[in-house]
Parts: sequence; structure tokens; C-alpha cells
Amino acid sequence: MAKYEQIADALRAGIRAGRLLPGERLPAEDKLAVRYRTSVPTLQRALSELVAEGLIDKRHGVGTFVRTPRRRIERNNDRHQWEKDRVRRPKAERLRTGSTEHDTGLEVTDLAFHAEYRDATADEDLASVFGIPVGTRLLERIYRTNCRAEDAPFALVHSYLVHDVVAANPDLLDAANEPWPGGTQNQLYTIGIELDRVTERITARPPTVEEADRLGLKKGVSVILLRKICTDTGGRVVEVSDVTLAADRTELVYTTPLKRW
Amino acid sequence: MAKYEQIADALRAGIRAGRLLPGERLPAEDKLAVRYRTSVPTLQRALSELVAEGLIDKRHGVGTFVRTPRRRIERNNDRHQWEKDRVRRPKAERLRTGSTEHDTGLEVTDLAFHAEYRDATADEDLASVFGIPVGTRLLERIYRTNCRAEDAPFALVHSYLVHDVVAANPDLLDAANEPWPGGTQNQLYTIGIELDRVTERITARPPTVEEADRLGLKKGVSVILLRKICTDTGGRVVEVSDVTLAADRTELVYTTPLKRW
DNA sequence: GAGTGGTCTAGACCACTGT
DNA sequence: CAGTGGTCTAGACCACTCC
Repeated sequence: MAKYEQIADALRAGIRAGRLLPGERLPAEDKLAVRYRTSVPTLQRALSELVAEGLIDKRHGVGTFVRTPRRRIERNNDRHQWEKDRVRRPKAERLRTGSTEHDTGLEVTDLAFHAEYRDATADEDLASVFGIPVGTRLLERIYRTNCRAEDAPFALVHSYLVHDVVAANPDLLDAANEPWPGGTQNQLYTIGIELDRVTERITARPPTVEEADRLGLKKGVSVILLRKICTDTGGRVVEVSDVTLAADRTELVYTTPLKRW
Repeated sequence: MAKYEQIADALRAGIRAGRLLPGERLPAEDKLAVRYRTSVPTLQRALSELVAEGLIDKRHGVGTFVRTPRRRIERNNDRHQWEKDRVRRPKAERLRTGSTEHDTGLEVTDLAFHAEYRDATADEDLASVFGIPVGTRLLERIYRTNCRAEDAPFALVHSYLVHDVVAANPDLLDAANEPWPGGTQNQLYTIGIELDRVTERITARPPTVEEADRLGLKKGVSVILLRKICTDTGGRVVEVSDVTLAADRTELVYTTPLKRW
């Protein structure tokens, strides 16, 4: 086995066994290099393995630390029914909370919100999900949700609607109306659409550089990709959202009820 | 910006723009080092960034290649109802398929299966999920599911049952009875347990070395961690499963039906 | 054996952080 | 300013794959 792997193993074992505690600082690289009788670049290679695994963080000019696990925010699938129930409530009530607060238990005032609307056209992928021709005009909405206490958003959302469908209510075409009290389901309600079901497709991978940047991800953190597909009571796909989530801050929860015997 | 980052950016841009196609081989490292007027270690550093992002694969003695995306297997949450419906079917029918086939569209004969039973005790985590005292005796069952055509399993499963509950049917304590026709829900049925709902908690992270090893993961592939919690009609948690999935081969699909207005 | 990536060195110099 | 990590070099030698 390579020397850098042996060193990585030794340090990893120390972390797992609790000999190195979360938040604890490791000795400086040159000290570790001496201890393990190797050169600094080789020792750095060992550390970079642990960084990629998400076990340690390096802070330039400061030191290397055992990573502290982050608190995860739950995103529960009962949010969809909750959102639907809320759609026909009085506006004052809808104003009070959004579904992010429902999920996170945070207050409205803890959250910052940003929305941007764009004209787009359906590529092959979106066209097949919506069941529309490639090139169909879409409304693309880009959201970010921030926790005010934190620097980085915990979700990046690209939501797509068929432009000609939502144009029935011009208010829906204007980003200035965001955040819309009651969310997307309420927006759809204003044009007579009722949702029948929400399908979510989930996968994960390492972040791209852009994602790492925008979500403020350290090395060794994955992203969860969630595609949410909303189907109305007529069986038509009315909204598709691509959500990028920081995996170290998110836990998705799905409850599947079963019919009784 | 660091030189290795510039080189990584240039190569990444080439891959994204399709100038470098999936499966295509990159020039040798020494050639690339010359092209980018840098040393081999620096060029390697650039490549290692792309490896960590899952964009390229290095094959020792062969070359460096643009990674080809893998086909993902869907794991749909209707599997739970499907499994429940099957529980009370005749054994001959239950024998024919398992839920993995239901998900993947593969035949029984394409799948290899391994199960191992162990005695275990509830740690704090499991105890709180089951709602039992720490130290309670559990039956731990370890499964792997392989596609015969492939070398590596696509799922590692650790399933936990309360020992004294399942001991009512001694057949359930013996790994030799695996694979059990009709799966866990049928096993529970033999001791009078009917499931009411299945809750799944999902997150993701880079694999540990052991996980990468057992799932045959290349660098730059994440794992999805899924904890499945089965609750019976009495509101008691009867099974907890921790599933580790290769994120490049898996897509989880959840459909949440909504009540009509 | 030719060509590829894998590992390692010893040292230089830079950039950042906190005192 | 001292101490930390970040980058880069030029080259050596090893290990693997394929012809």
C-alpha cells in the first residue's frame, strides 16, 4: 500500500476511534511529515484523501481540523399536502408561512429569498417530461433560499412552467410578485389548476464547481439532485422543478402509506 | 487562479462543450504537461480535480478517459405497496419475483443475492428509532444485491428487527431460509404483523473507503444513504433498514398523492 | 518493450491568518 | 511576524497494460 494511503488510514482510524474529536486541530503539516517520516507533499496527499471524504477541513493559514457534522434540515413529503391544503386559505394566513418554514421549523424572518424569472424553451429532456414539443416556450424561475444566519443558500431551484399555460394570469409572469403567498400551488390555483400528485426523482453526485460555489460547499460534500414533477388532476405535467441541495445540510423524508388488508 | 485550476477549467470546458466525448481518451499526462507548459505533478493535480468531480477516469497503464454516465436503476416507492399486496399471494407466485426485480426490470436469474444473519444489540440510534431500551437484543441481517452481469453489488443493506418479536417464528432467525419468498413483509406476516407505512430518510455523502470497495465505486461517485423505517398497524416500528446505494447507478422515485379538493 | 499512470522526493516560494 | 497551508518544480523510479 502507498505511504500516503497508510498515513490516511492512520489518521482516519484516529478520527473514527474518537482519538481526534470533531473540531480538533491536527498538528501542522510539517510536523506530521516528520512524524510519519515522509515529505510534505506526500503528507498533503494523505490529508487530501481525508478532505475528499469529508472527514477534515483545511483552513489556509490556520490549520487542519476534524470536520464537525452539520445539522440537517428535513424536507418531508407531507409538505406537498400541507401546501395544497393551504392554497384556498385566506391570504392573510398564507402570508404567514411558506413551505420552507414548514420543513425547517425556522421562522419567516429567518429566511431570505431570491427569485428571478426568465424566458426559456423546452430542451429534449424537459419536453419529454412535460409531454410537449421541443422548443415550446417555458417560464423558467430561479430561486434561492437562504437562512439569514448563514452565508450560503441551502437550495438552488430551477422551476419550469409552460408559458402559455400560466400566461392566463399575467401576475404569474412577473418576478416582482414573489414571494407569492401560498407558493406555486396557489399560483396554479389562480389559473384553475389543481394538483393530483407530486413525483420526485432523486440522485446524488459530487458538486460541480459552480454548485460548490453557490451553495458554499466544502470539499467532500455531495449534492442531492431532486427533480419534482407536479401533475394536475387531468394527468398533465404542469410544473417541473430541479432542486440542488447541499447533502450535508439536508435529509429528505418520504412516508409511503400502505392500504390495509 | 492557480495553474492547476486553469488547466482543470480548460479540460472541464472541453468535456462540457462536447469537444471531448464520453469514453474518449485524453492525451498522456506528459503530453498534456507540455501542452499546458507545466510539470507532470501539476498537470496531475488538474486531472485529480476532474476525477474528484466524476468527470474522468484514470486507468493505470492505459490512459485517462472521459467518464461515460452509468445507467441508473429506479427504486420506486410503489414497491412497498406492491410488496404488501404480494404478501398474501400463493407461495408459487411469490417465488417468481422479488422487489428488486420489480424496481429494476431485471429477471430473477439476473440477480445474485447474499444474506447473513447476526446477533446485535440496539445502540442509542437504533433504540430511539425503535422506541426500545438501549441494549435490546436485535436480529441484524446483512444483504447484498448483485447484478450477475456486474462485478459489484448496487446495494448494501443492514436490516434490523427486534429479536424477541421475530423469535415467534424460528424460521425467521435462520439465514438459510433466505431469500425468503415474498420478502420481509411476508416474514412479518408469519408472525401476525401488518405494515401501516414505510418512512424513508435520505441523505448522501462521499463513500467511505469500505463502501467504495464493496460497491466498486470509482472516485467521484457519491453514495446515497437510505434509512427505511417500517411501522405496523399498531404504530410500532418493526423494521429498520440502512441501505447504501451507489449514486451513479440509482435513482429514487417517490410519488406523493394529494387529496382532491 | 514502449507507453501509460502512480508514487515520492527535497526544496522553493507564495498566500493567508492571527497576534 | 511567526506559523500555517497552497502551489509548483524537475526529476526519479515503480507498476500496470498491451502489443
